[in-house]
Amino acid sequence: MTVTRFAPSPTGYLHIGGLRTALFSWLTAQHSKGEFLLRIEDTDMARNSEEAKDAILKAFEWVGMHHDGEVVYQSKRFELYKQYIDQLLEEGKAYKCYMSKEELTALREEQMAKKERTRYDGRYRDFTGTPPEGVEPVIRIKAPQEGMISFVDGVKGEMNIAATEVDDFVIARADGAPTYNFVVAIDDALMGLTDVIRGDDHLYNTPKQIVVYNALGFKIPNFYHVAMINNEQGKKLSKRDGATDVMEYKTMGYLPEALLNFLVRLGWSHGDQEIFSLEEMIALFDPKNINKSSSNYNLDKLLWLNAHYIKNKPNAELAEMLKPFGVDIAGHDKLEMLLDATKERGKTLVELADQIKLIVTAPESYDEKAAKKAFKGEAKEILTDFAAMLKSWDKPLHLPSDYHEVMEKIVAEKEIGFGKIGMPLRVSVMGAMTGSGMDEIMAILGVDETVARIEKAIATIG
RNA sequence: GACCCUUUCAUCUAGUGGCCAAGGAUAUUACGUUUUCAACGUAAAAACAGAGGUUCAAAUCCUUUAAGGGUCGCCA
Repeated sequence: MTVTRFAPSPTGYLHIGGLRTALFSWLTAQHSKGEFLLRIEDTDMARNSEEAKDAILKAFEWVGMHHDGEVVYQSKRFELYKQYIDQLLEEGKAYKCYMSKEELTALREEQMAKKERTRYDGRYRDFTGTPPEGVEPVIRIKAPQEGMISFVDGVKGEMNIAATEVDDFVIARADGAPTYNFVVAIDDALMGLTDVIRGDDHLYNTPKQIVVYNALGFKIPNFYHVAMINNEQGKKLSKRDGATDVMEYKTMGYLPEALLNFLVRLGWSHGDQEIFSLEEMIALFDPKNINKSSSNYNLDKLLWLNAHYIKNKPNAELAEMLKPFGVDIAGHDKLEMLLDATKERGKTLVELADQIKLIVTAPESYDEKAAKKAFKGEAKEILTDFAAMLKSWDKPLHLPSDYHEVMEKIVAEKEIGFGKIGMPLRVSVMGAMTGSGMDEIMAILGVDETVARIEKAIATIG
């Protein structure tokens, strides 16, 4: 069975790049009806926070990516890691290193000066003498000293790293706490991971983790290293490039399905297809098709996708989703009409909410430019006649088409173009020159409200 | 500095030696539709990083240059 995971460290919110990596992992698991596990990497007690962990979980909930099983916390597994450290020590596969931090720094500076890659020199690897006073040792693992550490990366291809590039790295700090590369390898193995999909900033951790796998006799999983997402200029994505926190997309009025559709196409594709439902993603996704190159983040396409998903969202659901944006129309008797008239001109829920407010609330003032243009000439007279016509209309006025008949009548009677009535009417009712079709708007408001707004406007024309 | 990865329109991408004088999508521009704004429709413009090879044939294979990114912690 395929088992994948997402393993964030709880030091901040869930990043948009992290969500894509998680999505790829989640899709891989769903595709083969496997499991997607969640592990919190909180071995660095100083930097963890409970809030960060909750924020990450909340973001997953919002996008609807559910993990299988219990969340695994590394901080609760220290005993387990300790056992493996002792085992390696006993087997002579790891050793205590008494090098002080000062000595280490000095060594690095020396190597830098010689323009070498900095690495631990293995001075305590075969140490049998008496340890120096006052130094709490760290535990280092014995990495191979010659040959290649090779693995096949599902994205990058075959990787061969010279053993000399990997030093005897620390697996337990002086205070006994295990380090990242050590615990990751153990947890991935123990949790039964078959496919590890992660950011390619971890590419160089892989040979280190393979050293651990080998020392402990664990089976090595498949690795997929996904290239980073950069900003539009190709630089590392930072806060100034816009929203990086996943939850910000919620407050900006994006639909989770739009965000996921956007992210899945960053570094992955299926021919010319752009729109993917969750089901299609699951059916079609294969991590082997992940692109090697990094991609640049650009909001335009997300906006387009969001508009698409808003347009196709059932109105009842949309009404619920609009509540946090200050629009409560769930009980509105013309709900369907109202949303049908507005949902095509809102790229985000924020914009859609604005459109709805424009209709639902009577204008307090009229856009100056629009009023100047629309309320001139015979506009007052036309509006007066139109209001009268609405009041005395002898057929019921319910549908947009009913109101359209009234429009047609006044246009015919007065021998004017639609613009002569359309523009002043629009400004009277909406306060501005833009928005949905007048027929629909009047049908939503009803005769009384429409007439009231027209009469109020007439009064201001003077 | 060392090691590793990457490079097709402004952006996401298709492309696995001949179907490519490079396709799709977004964004842009024009036109159409319309009582306005959108939406929609049609069209235009827009790319194989550079240089050398290999081959009958190269975006695709090789070499090299350049640019960008990553890693070099008792962080994760």
